[in-house]
Amino acid sequence: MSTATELPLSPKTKRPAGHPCCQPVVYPDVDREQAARLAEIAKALGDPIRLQLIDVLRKHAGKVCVCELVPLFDVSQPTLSHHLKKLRDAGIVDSERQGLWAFYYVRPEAVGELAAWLS
Amino acid sequence: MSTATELPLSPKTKRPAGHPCCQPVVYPDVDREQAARLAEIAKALGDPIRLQLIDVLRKHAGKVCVCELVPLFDVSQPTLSHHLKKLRDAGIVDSERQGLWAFYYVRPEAVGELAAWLS
DNA sequence: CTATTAGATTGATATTCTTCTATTCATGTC
DNA sequence: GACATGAATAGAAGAATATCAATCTAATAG
Repeated sequence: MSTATELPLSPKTKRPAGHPCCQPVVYPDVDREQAARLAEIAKALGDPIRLQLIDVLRKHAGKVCVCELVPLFDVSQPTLSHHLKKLRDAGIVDSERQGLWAFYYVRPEAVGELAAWLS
Repeated sequence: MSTATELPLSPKTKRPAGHPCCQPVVYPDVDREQAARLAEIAKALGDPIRLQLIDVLRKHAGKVCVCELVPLFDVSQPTLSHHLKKLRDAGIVDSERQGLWAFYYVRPEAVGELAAWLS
């Protein structure tokens, strides 16, 4: 941030009175922690496949078997599994095992956090 | 997708009647294009700095000078410029030049797109 | 014209992400 | 027990990201 010449940097450019740069400063309303959490959720939704996954899971109120999700997308089973893990890590979905099958469902609170901030 | 043995894959595992995997298939409600657009917006919001930037810009209804934004974050000016560009590329903000200064403002439609889908 | 300033761009680096194949794990079936 | 199956994990390759220092551009001040 500091140059080699180390000026006192007082005068700077003269700004016209009433210039927005001279008006009271703006501050973020969400703190770093909240921002980090909200960004984590948004990031998890920031992939077309994951977004469609959430779309499917939300429309289908109950729990959906992974074996139904895999054929909906043009990616391999491990790749889809990876995406589901990302969503799980972000707290957006949770899963449940029943024998051989795994069922995923949306945790509405997480989606709600982001929705609340957006509105 | 296809193994070397190329089975007819008819029998598979016997699923109990009424098992979710045998129920009518679920489909995504948003098409690929919509999903790509929504994911693009979510991705742009998926960084703490960018999310806080949007927070500031939204709270401050008018246009905010970059010179006010830079000191709010612990990153260099080029880095912040990069984040602003990402938001601009995603259509979430737009900017306007006034002499030496650049002013950024939120495009509510873009944020609204995602908010609408989330609710 | 020269110096300064606000902001954008370039180029480099380290990290993270997406995707695949191959494998493992757990649970079924025979 | 031997084999099959659904899902998760490991490992690797390539693309994309975040960040910074340095530079460039356009506008203003003197």
